[in-house]
Amino acid sequence: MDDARSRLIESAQDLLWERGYTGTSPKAIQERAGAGQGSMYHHFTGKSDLARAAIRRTADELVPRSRAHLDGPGSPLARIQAYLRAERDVLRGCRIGRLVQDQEVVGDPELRQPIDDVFSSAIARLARVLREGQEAGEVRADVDPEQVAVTLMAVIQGGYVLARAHQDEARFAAAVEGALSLVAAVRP
Amino acid sequence: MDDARSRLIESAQDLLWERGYTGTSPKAIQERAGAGQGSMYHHFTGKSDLARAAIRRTADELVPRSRAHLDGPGSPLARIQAYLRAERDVLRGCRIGRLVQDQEVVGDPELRQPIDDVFSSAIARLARVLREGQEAGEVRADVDPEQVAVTLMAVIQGGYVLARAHQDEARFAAAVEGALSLVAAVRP
DNA sequence: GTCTATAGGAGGATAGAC
DNA sequence: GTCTATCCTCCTATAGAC
Repeated sequence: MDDARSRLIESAQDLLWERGYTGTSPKAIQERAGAGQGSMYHHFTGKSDLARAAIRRTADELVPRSRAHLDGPGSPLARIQAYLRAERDVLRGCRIGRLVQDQEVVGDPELRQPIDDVFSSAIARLARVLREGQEAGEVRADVDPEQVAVTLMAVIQGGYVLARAHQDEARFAAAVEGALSLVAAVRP
Repeated sequence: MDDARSRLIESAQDLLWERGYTGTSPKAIQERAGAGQGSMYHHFTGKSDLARAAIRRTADELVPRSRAHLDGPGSPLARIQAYLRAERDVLRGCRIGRLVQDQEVVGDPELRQPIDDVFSSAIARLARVLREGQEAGEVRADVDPEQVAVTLMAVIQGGYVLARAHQDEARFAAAVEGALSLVAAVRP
């Protein structure tokens, strides 16, 4: 689709990623979309309504991505490695994680829910694969898979933060590699 | 000190924590500080100048906090546990980590530097304590302390993100406990 | 040092014509 | 569906009086 409504949503997705909710103005969205005021307020009741659509769309795009790595082929540990090492636009930050800083986003259940869903579904899948890995003897056996799944998701999100602070993707890579080294079963 | 200049900095610290750089207006800072326009523009050249002072002050307050736990008494592993489990205003987020989402902050070296320093100094101390822990047999020996130090810092920052997304401090705790379980040496 | 006045621009939205 | 006009508030800063 490349009608005005879709272009507005896409532009909102980009700008929310770049500047967050507070930093994104209706005007900027319209300009990037090549649409006018009237067009935007015809399709959406206002900024938050458009943001809802944009965040839902971004969430819908991200879930399959983690699914592709974690439910893909390969040994459990290999799938976890693939997910953590997947190519990311590290210095631009996480398009969904960055939004939880905005008061307006966290305060509006309709804006927050899709974000939480992305994390929760990835964590659930990570936990399952970790458990498989334990059964296969690839993953350290004496840890709680549910807990470690949250840890790994946090490493990714925190990796973004540290990389941006340091302005260096290597910080993200270090966080991830450190986590992977900890998850692997101890060599006998 | 409780002169206008200091009150302005304190108010800016609070608002930057709550709303980020973009979401914080000079006017709001002035109101919270009980100071007028003239006062603020007398002491600071503008918003970014005041933000620089506020961020530096916040950074100066946070560094000793990690130092207290990591350079404190106790076994290496106990110190790492103490740092990761330290009381935090989890749902309000990290007062320093939240700022790296702002384009204006990351783009201004004077704003970004103090933030990076907080992380880098904590990571360096974590690495040192991890190494001590390895020598003491408390910490898993087959991992790179420098890398794992970054991982642990990422867990903290990511823990904030996940907790805010889920609106539940337990997410932070799970991330931290998972990390601690991974760091500990495998029981023989 | 602090106050008030002033100012151009952006933010967010509504109204009615086409 | 989209355009233009209009509105009021907030943003950030400057100027000059006190």
